Amino acid sequence: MPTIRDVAKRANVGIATVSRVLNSSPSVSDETRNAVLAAIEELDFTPNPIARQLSTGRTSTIGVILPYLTMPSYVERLRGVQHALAETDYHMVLFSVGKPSERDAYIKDLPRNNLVDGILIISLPPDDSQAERLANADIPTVLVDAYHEKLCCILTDDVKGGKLATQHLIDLGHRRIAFLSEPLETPFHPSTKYRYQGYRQALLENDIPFRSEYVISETRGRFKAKKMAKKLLGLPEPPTAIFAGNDTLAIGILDRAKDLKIKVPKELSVIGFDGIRDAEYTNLTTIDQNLFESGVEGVHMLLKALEAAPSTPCERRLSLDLIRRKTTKKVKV
Amino acid sequence: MPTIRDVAKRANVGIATVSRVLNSSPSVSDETRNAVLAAIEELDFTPNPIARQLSTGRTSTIGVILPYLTMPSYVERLRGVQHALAETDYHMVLFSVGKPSERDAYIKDLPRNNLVDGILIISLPPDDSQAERLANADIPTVLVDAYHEKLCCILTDDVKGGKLATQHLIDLGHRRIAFLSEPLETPFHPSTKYRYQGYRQALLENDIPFRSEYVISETRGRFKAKKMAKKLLGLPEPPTAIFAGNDTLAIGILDRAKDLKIKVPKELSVIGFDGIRDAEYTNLTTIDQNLFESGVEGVHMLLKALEAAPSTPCERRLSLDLIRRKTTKKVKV
DNA sequence: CTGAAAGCGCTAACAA
DNA sequence: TTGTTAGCGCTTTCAG
Repeated sequence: MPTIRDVAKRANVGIATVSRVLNSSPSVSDETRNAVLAAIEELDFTPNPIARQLSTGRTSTIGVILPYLTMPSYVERLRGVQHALAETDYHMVLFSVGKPSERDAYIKDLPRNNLVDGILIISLPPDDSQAERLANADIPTVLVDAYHEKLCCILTDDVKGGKLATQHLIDLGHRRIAFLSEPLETPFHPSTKYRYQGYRQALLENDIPFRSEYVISETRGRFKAKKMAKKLLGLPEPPTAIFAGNDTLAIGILDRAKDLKIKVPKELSVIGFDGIRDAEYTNLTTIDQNLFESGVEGVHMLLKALEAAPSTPCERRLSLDLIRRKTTKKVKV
Repeated sequence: MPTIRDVAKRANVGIATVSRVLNSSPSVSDETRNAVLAAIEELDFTPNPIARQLSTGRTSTIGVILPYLTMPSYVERLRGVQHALAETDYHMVLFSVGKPSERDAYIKDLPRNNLVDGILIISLPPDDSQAERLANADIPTVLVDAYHEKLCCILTDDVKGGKLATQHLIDLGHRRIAFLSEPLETPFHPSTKYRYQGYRQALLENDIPFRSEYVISETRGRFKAKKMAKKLLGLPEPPTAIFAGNDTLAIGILDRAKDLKIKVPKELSVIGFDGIRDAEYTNLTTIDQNLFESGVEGVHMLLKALEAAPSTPCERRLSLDLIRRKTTKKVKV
């Protein structure tokens, strides 16, 4: 591999000059520049980014910490990140975390080891001490789909979303509204809990009594949702509408309803949450939280912070859109 | 940020000694080691990986080139890669390609710029000159789901898979078998074309005349598949079975069949290809090509090549498994 | 406009 | 077992 020195020799210039043309410095005469360019061409030279990194202290890399790609929502967010990053010179290093210890290790090490210029953390809220560390690190961090007062973040208001979904069902005349979700307490992201809170609030505000038998929250994945839906639907007084903690679960409910020959939305309304692609396919009414956009915005915010560290944590709230499709309907009186 | 020099000073040793304990060299006395360790602890020192990279020439990073994560199969492969990499010290840099020019740029630059120790290319077959370059580069490359004689690869035999799928339908007594797929000629991966070849071969071997009206191959995505299925199913003599080029399309066909009240598998058999998770959910009979495993194996092969460059391109064929579920059935005579 | 030289923080001979 | 020193390939003063 040729180095900058080989090029310099070949072009009969100093290595600083080669460096200058490499970095398109204006203070190089056209003649010299051309000579250098020619030498580069002839030698098929490519600058070594590692050496440059050591010298400048910048890596042109951003680190993305996110949960294993087991949920469509993570993938969709990542896609947004990648899309936004593609227009820049930054590379992206992926750190997937499967268990809390991995998350902690990444959050601890990444800011200190000069491997990346900036950090994007997706759907993994840091605790106070971690946030403190991140805030004081000399490389910027942006949280996507997670909140901490000390850090910049792209937010989704899950409580509001939960209310929105529930209110939609209420507006359609439903009173027997069930909530089916993943476990409320998770090692990672608490969004399910917030959505549940939104559900409770909406009931409260509409004077609809809460019924614990209408809540099942130990449901992971579509299959499990299908099973749990049976339980809900087999109740002596079954719900007329179900708010699912995410789209995947909602689709599981749809599956079960079909099996039981319960017509959706005629006999049962179902609303999801997320706005993943499958929701489109299945014509699922849902709360679209603009997943792709969250990734894009996260990158934009990080790039901004990279240019000039914000004096105070910035915050951007993504909109939540109720997408009415074919799985919710006015309840027959 | 403290450097190795600060640590050396603090511990009253030379920097080489610090380097030695950092790299757990055996030739350091326990006493010295402890002193150094203490200094490291006190200063909260972390070695700078970039400096190490420049010095050693190794980056502990592997580059993954793959198409935008638009298809579940890519995601599943990536998951396998990430899973296998998690057990190593390697990081992973993602290079997503959306158009051929990006692919070409990555394949051209990545091997030369010392950014990564090894390259994994997923579902993007290089052309001859690119393969030549890659083979001669001093960092190893492994192809996953793509073949080139000059390179190591993890392979799926799409022709065989196509035959397998078609033969399954034939074995069930079907004679009017349609093929619905994405475009046969794509800028990227030719797997669809091979599956189609398998389809043709199976027909041929079973003396079943080929009917061009049974082939639709311009279908991208589930929605489009739904539309195209209508065309197929509306034929004067509609097929009794459809082989879909991938699971997503198959699921689109299932959607349409439901709309048209065509009972699957009673009145129509549908088989997919890939073995994505949605195939499980929808009870789709399919050819499982072990996507996750392909990523895992790709990493293993790359790690092996990283230890000792293979003298000759290695090759591993992944098994293809017919998964009989609920969408194919013996044709009624 | 250009070149020499001093690092960036680490590893790896080579001596001691 | 340990320290000194010479790089790794680049950027960036600082003179000229």
